[in-house]
Amino acid sequence: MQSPKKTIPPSVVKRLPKYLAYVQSLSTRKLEWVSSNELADQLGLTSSTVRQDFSYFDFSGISKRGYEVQGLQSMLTSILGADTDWKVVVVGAGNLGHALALHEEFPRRGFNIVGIFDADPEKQGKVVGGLTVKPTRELPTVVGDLGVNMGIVAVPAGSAQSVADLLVAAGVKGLLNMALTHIIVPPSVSVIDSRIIASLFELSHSVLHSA
Amino acid sequence: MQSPKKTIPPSVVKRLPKYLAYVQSLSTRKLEWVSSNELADQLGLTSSTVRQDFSYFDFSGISKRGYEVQGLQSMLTSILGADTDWKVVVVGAGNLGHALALHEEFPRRGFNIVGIFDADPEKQGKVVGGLTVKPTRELPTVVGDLGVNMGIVAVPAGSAQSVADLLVAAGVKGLLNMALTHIIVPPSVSVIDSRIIASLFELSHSVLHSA
DNA sequence: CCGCATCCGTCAAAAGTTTGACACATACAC
DNA sequence: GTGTATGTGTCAAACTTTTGACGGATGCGG
Repeated sequence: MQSPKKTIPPSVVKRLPKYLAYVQSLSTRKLEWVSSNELADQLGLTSSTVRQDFSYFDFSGISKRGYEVQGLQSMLTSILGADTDWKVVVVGAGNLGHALALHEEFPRRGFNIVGIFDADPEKQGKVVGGLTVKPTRELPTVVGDLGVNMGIVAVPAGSAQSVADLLVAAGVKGLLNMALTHIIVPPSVSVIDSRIIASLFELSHSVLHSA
Repeated sequence: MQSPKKTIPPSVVKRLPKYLAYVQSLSTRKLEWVSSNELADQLGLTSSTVRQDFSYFDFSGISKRGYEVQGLQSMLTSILGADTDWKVVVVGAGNLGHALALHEEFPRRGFNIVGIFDADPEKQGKVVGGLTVKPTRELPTVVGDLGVNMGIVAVPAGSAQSVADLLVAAGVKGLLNMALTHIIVPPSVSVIDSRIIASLFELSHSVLHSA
């Protein structure tokens, strides 16, 4: 076991949610042990990668058995912050924002949508799964009052940066950017990009240039 | 200029959609030239990365001017297959599938949603943006008749693999996987994962372990 | 209790990705 | 023209990520 408190490299962090999801499914099926080999097969990795990944955190497997499912699950949960109750707002009540606000999986995983906003007066006042779409102007108040940690930017590219600025000014610490634009934030704030269109382009490239 | 016909590395392909989006915005603003420096600033990269990336395809800039916007745009468009008219089906008519089927940006970018399916009889028959939700059983026929190229898997993790199998058997060449499970396909088929939940976990990790 | 097969932890090599440096080219001012 | 500022293309070094190999632990069958 090497130094356990090293920071986990990005490439590894990206895989942790996959591990967590699979381990949770094992847990539901009441399985107690899992090997690096099984994980590798199921997640499309090599067992070497799995073991290497796990070496970054303070959790050991046992020869001839593998990793204890419960322990692994809580390790991953705590590293990812999946045991935290996050308060999230969605900005943009178009199709996508709408769907996100309704998505049952979010609250189930600890991401509670506590507000949805849109600049378009047409959309304001509409009720989406228990929440009323509010004007973007009210965002700072809501974020401040409820102690919101994260914002999901689901607006067209043109308004993404200004929405991001607004969220940051209001005190949000993480942004999920669904717009096809790069957004700039101070170093104390994290941004992750999640763009379906970009993935589709990647896919179309891959379909064109493959076997 | 090095060998232009080399295959483009994955890390580069992931950036191409960003370049394309930015270049399109320049194009709309009638700008004719763009430098690697501007691209780097706007997209959060280094100019070196930009130039290196562009060296993979057969397109040169000009000293003191930069890259010609129109030419760059068509280069990127053709590499990504953004000039192709793709036929796409969505499987899963939950919140997410629903939103995807309605999303105007897809057809605008060449990804035409030509069908939406769900196994749940409750959802079948409902009309979503001009399309009727059909039973998953009818998928093969539709894919065959319309010549569908891609499928978006927007079902719960438990059914993702079987849906993937169905799509592959029907002849689809690319899958966009929104489920938090790894799906296995023959090598002739491409899969790209796009999981909002995974991105949220990445974000929560990053919020917890940063400045 | 011994041998054997399995599976972990670690390390170092290999492969892939990003960055910095610099030669060379072009536009523009004078 | 000539000099200067700005920008490209390329290469090699630095860094990151993945892979393969191997020693050592553990459980199991006889």
